[in-house]
Formats: sequence, structure tokens, C-alpha cells
Amino acid sequence: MRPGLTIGEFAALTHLSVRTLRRYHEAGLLEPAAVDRFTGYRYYSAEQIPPAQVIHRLRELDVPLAEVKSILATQDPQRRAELITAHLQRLEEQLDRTRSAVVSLRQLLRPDPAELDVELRSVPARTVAAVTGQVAQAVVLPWYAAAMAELDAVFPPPERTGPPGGRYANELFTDGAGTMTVFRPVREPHAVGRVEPVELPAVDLAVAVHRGPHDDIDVTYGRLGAWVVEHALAVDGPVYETYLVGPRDTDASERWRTEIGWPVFRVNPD
Amino acid sequence: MRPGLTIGEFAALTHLSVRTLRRYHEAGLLEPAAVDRFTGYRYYSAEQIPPAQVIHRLRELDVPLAEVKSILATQDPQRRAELITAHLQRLEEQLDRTRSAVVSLRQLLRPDPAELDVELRSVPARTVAAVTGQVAQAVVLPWYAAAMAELDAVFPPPERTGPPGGRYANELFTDGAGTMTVFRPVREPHAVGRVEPVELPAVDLAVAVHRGPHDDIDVTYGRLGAWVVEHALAVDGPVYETYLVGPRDTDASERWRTEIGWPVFRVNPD
DNA sequence: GTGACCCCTCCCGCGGCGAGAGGGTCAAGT
DNA sequence: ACTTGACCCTCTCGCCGCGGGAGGGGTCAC
Repeated sequence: MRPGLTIGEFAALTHLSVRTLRRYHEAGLLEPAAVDRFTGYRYYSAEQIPPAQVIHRLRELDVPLAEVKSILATQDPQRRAELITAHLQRLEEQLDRTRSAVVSLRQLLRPDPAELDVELRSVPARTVAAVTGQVAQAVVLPWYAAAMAELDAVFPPPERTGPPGGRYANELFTDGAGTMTVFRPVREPHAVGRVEPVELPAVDLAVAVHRGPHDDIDVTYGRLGAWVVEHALAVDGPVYETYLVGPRDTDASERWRTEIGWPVFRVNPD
Repeated sequence: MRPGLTIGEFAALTHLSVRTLRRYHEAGLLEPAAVDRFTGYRYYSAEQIPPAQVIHRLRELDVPLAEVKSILATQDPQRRAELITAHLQRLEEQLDRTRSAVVSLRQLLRPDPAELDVELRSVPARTVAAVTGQVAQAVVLPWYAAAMAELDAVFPPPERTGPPGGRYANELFTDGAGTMTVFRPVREPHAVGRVEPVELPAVDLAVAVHRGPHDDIDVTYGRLGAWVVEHALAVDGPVYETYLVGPRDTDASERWRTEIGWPVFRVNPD
């Protein structure tokens, strides 16, 4: 009497490798229908083919094993579908990043980029309405969107005295986490919810304008950085962005204008 | 006199992390403009910002460091663009696989799949025109396309006596490498180029027809496998596919018909 | 001179898989 | 009953690119 399919047969049926099946057993993802107590041989049944395939597909979508496990453990198909769509959404975001990188790369490899106009500007201290937060790990964009929405809600157009902006710690870019502030100059800053009045200190900024969508904004950052260094300056402190024309103003992303301001100070060339 | 930018300053300018810059140095990807002989301090120059950014973008596209290195080492921009497009193409293929996995997953999670019609068929030995090869590692599809094209070229329509097919070792699916044969029954098989007459042995096949594009063909494979096991049979040997209606016949992929034949034998239930 | 930062090197962990070593088991043929 | 060869077992290591931490030294402004 055969106790079921051997691991090799099951591997052939599911198009998974033997090693992989063993790992899935070990991880508790796909328990063999029977395991011989004495030899340790794994035996599978035909009913295990569909779950094995589900795992296979999820892995092709780079769903981590732990998450696959929790998906399989979820009985409710509704809930299960949600978990899957959540992951698919993450894939979409990653795809967006990939697209950005391609655009950015093309820009970088373009033979003759137009000259970048950089202006040195001393900005006096000013008090603005702002939302500040310690943002971690890849939730930067959602946080930004929520903060900006809150700001917009609290201060309707007649209150606003200039375009919105943001102040971003450098660690945000290098480490993916750090302090960020989203702000807008308004007639009378006051505290509502997360929004509160904040005094931005006086700074000397090297300012350049990035044109178009933000896919390749890092290219402009880099060119601004190079300019700063070549002019014997050093950068210091969080960077400022001002959204002169942004997605809130026009759908035509090629008309967006983003002002980048990097705090600088003169280096003593001794 | 400052010898250049410190690694921390350079990190802020390029939005790369300090650790990552050190790794790139170690890997020979981005040599600092100067390294202090005594302290080991790395110093970078403004001219290194663009290459650093290129590396950054390529890494976002998951180009392995080794390949990034070879891209940077390539002087000829023409050649360089080729390397990059080659990688972008790989990304496209991966995207296709992802799409397939999504389709396949949906299919698997569908509550009530239609009954699968399976037929047991004894196929006598026959001699066909075939291209055979040891195919390795993810070049399966290109190899298939080339082999089929060669076959089509050698045997024009009047010579053909049936739809084309393939015979695929199971390891192809589990390990991604193995022996595959692409064949077509023709009036008079003869050797031309890689094409040669091959006698396919007689086999007992469990046969099912997969309808539609091949994205979710693994689902049909799994269901056929389950059927085979439930009918007290065991699978053995390479699987056969017959392309009743394929991309060569119609662009409407939902009308494709692929016959899957799995060699089986009766299990002694003693 | 002293403290606050910055920088250095070296080592480990992560995730999912392949690969190999070293050894036991199964089933068919002698 | 015994051999043989295919199959199965466990365990450990390597891959890739990055982060994190330990432990130690350098730089610079007060």
C-alpha cells in the first residue's frame, strides 16, 4: 500500500523542486499528508497540488514565505483576496519606482544637458503653518500626501500667501527615514490637529528649479550639488523644496516646477 | 586645504548612504578621488556625482553590481546603451512572468473551476521532424521560438501532416534546465540543419486541453496531475504538448488550444 | 585639551534558493 | 537473500546587496 506520492513525484506534478518542497514543509507552508515516522520520508496527496500551486504563484510574485503562510492560514476568501491585492499594490509601487529610475537614467546619460540656473538666496526667518513628523521606511509618500491634504483643508485658498513647501532631512534620502516637515505660508498660522505654526530659521540657500515630473528630480539634485561644490560652498542641514507648480495645480506633469533649496555656507579655503 | 568632500558630505549630495559608498569603493565601482594614505579617509570630488547617480539608478533597476561595473567600464556610449537596454529587456520579461503569475493565481482562487476533461490515450510510436536540445536556465522560450521557426522553415505547410508539438523533461519545470524537443509530424522527415527525424516512442498519455494563453497553463497541469493521481495512475517521463491552435494560427490568444499529454502507467495498488 | 562627530575596518544577519557532503531507504533484478 | 542504483534524508555553506553593531582612531571648534 503506497502511503501517497513521494516528494519526487509531487515535485514533477507541481513543477516545484524537491528542495523547495522540503523548505516549504520546514517553514510550515505545506505539510506533507504523511511523514514516515521511521524514515522521515514525506508523502503527499493529490489534494495538496492546488495549495502547492498557490504557493508557487505567490512566490513568483515575490511574496515572502511568512506572508504566504499567513495568506494560506486565512480561511475567509474575502480577507485573503485583500492580502493579495495589498501585495499587488506594493508591486505596482515598485513598478513606479522602476519607471522613475529608467526616466532618471535616460536623463543622466543624455549627452548635453542644458545649463542649470542656480541662484544664491538668503531667506529670512518666517513663520508658516506646518505638519512635522518622524517618518520611517518607505511611507514617505503617503505621509506627505496626508500631511499636505490636512494643510490644504485647514487653510483654504484665501488664507494662503504662497506655494507650499517641504523641509526634508538628508537621512530621508540616504537611509529612508528621518524628520520631514510639510508647510505653507499663510496669513495667520494657528494650530489645528497636526497642523501648527512653525518658525523656519533664516538660511542661505542654493536654489535651482526642477522642471517636469519628479521621476528624475534626483538628477537636478545632483547637478545642484555639483554646482555648490564647484562654487566652494558646502551643504548643511535639511533641504527645502517649494512646489511652485505641482499636481495640485495642473495634471500636465511636464509643467510642474519644483524649487530645490539647499542650505549652504562658504568653505574657508585655507 | 580640503582634499575634497568627505564621504558623509558626498552621501548627502548623492542621496546614497555612507555604507553603500564604501561598498562601491570596495567593489571598484566608484573610486574616491583621493584616499588619505594614513587615515584611510575617502575624499570625493564634484565630478563623481554623476557616476554615483548612474550607479544609484542602475541599482534601482536591480542591475547587479558586477554588471554595473562593466557598464561603467564601457567607454563607447553606443555599447553602453546596448547593455542597458539588454537589462531593461530582462526587466520586461520578468514583468511578463509577474503578469502570468497574477492571471494564474486568479484562476487558482476562482471558486468553481469547470470540470476538466481528461482522456486516456495510447499513442503508437511515430517518426516526426524534430529539433532537440539541452536547454539551460531561462533561455527556454527563445530556444523554443528559434527551434519552431527552423522547423517551420524546413517544412512548409504542404509537407505538414499535423499540428506541432513539444516534449519536455520534467526537470525543465522544476530546475529550469533539461532536454526539450520541438517536433512536427510531416510527410517525409529528413535532416536539415538542426532538424532531424526522431522516433517518438509509444506512450500511454493522460490528455487534457488547455484553453487560452499560456499564462495559467500550470493550473491545467496541476488539475491534470490531480486527476491522474486520483485515478490510481502515476506519471512518468517527459510531458508532451501539442499546439492545436497557437500563436502561429491566431492572434486571439483566448482561442488557443494546447493539448497536454502526460505519460502515465497504472499503479499496482497492492 | 576635550568632547562631539565623523571616519575607519571587520563581522553578522536577512531571504530564498542551489549545491554538495555523507548517509539511509526503496524496489527491481540477479 | 542480496546487490544496485535511484531516491530520500539532514546539515551546512554560498550567493547578493544592504543594514547594524562593535571597537578604535581622526578632525575640529570651543
